[in-house]
Amino acid sequence: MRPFATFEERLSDWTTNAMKSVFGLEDAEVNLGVAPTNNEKFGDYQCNAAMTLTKLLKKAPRQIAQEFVDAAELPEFVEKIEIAGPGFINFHLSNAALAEYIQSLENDPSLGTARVGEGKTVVIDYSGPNVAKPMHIGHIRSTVIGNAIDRLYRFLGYDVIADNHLGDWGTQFGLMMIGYREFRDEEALKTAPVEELERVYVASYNKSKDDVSWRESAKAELVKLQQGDPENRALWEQFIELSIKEFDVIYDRLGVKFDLYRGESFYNDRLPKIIERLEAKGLAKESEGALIVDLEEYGMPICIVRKSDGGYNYATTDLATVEARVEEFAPERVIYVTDERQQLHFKQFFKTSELLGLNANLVHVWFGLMRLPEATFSTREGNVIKLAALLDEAEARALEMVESSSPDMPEEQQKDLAKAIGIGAIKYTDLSQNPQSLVTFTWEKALNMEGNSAPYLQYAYARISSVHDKYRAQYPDTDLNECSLNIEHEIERRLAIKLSRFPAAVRAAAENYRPNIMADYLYDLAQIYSSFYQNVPFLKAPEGERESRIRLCRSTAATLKQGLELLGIETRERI
RNA sequence: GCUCUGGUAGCUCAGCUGGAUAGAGCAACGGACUUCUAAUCCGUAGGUCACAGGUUCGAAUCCUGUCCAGAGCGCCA
Repeated sequence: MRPFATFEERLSDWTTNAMKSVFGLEDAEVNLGVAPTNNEKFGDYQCNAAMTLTKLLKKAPRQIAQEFVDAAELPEFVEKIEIAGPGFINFHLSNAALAEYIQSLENDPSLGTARVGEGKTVVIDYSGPNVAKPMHIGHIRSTVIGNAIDRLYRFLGYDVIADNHLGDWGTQFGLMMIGYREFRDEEALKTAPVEELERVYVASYNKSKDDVSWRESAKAELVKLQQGDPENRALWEQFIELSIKEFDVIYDRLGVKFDLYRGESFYNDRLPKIIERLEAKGLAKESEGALIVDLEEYGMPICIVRKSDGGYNYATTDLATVEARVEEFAPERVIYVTDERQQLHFKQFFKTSELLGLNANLVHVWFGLMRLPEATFSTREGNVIKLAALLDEAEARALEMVESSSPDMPEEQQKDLAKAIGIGAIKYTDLSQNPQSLVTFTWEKALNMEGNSAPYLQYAYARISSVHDKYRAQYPDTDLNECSLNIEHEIERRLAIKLSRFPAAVRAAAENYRPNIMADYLYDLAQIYSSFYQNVPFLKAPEGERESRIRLCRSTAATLKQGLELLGIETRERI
């Protein structure tokens, strides 16, 4: 159970109520709560209400602050209150309250985080690679960011349904079918099936460019597939099976698990009905032979829901998917994680969904496209880097480091460690920056293992584990839970304050769909810990102080481990 | 042309729902391994937060315009 509300929550409640009663503000729509200070010398939390209330109360900010301080009775966890600058009200928490809070977290698996999602379902749609194409480095962001959001929401108590909306339907399958029959290499199909399928597709596509009859037969095969021709259907199913099998290898390496693999094709049967609903609502109309939804009055271009050849497209499938998800899961929200190019599409389809009355809270989380330093990469340019190759390289580089720094470690353990470090480094690179910024891929950056990187965090964790184990070996009979946790040294205080802010980091990361908030938090925490580690003794400290510090270390380890887990990054006790 | 993003230290990036002196990492320079794991720590140096206006007690953060870069804009997904 969560033992306490966080200090920020308690203090905000307190200042809000106290402000209201001191100044008789009942329904004032101003923020009267507190925020963390950005500099320790200003205390731990600050309230800026005195400045914002100047107009309303027609008094000088410092006067407001002074009146407030004079009238209010401090909560017991606040040691000191000060007025500073133009009218900031700064709060210093008492060390005793801080110590008590940290101790209470030791029995709380959620580390003080409120389970705000309890009883709510959220569908997260991410990764979504295309069948018959190998995953390349462009797929890593949706997968890794989507998975972190998935983990964050689960941690908040939401019932998460992670759905991998595979691109398993579309015009490319006509070319695939005939290409497969003509160009396939059985040997290659056995060793690297999806790569071979892609090669087949590219060959078929190239041939279609100046071969009319090839194009015609591709179209005919597609129609056969769509009409349920058993032979084409079986082939198509085989493509999907092979692809999923290979994707799963990657997902397994990345520690990503989906609850559902429902490709676009899953919703095929619903498409005609969606069109009917659109027509019944008077939303769809004919234009140049196609059926469209006119979104001009919402400032958007038209949205095609049925092509002039009678086929359906992306928007239609997405509407049907929402309809199905609402019926089956009644989600509180549906989160889509894709790259930036699809922003307009999602805006259009969200609006159409709303007009249609599908009654779903839809969120598009988009991230910047990954580029190479020279150019955008693309299959046609032939400059793609396969995801599997990236992961291999990461593990290989990590293994080199492990071998040189821990030559005595058994080989199996070295490999296991290299996997955790290599994959962690890759993930962290993506998760530690704002998803919406442009990303230029460089090996150096992707595999960074120093400074602000996953290995830095993993290293901090391993050092704590090591200290803790040494403590246990030296003092096997001491029950740490019987020893008091005291906060005395300044660095201990900084660490404790940081630990107490874990729940805020989780909430902010989840609510803003920004795992980098969590990554930032963990990096800060690890930095404070590293400084702590380097500057004060633990095992050599006098009794009492020693036990207290070990307990603080233990809490730090628990927080680091949990936080990294929320990012999908593994920890090891030894590095 | 229209729409959406971004522009912060030499490089890569945080910070952006307005708060006090703009932060990290890398690179550079100087220090710390007989001591709990140096993948670390301590320090020095590095900035017109693209530019110009505006809003306000207060702007890197909000608004407008300009410049630069990326993406999207009817039958791909």
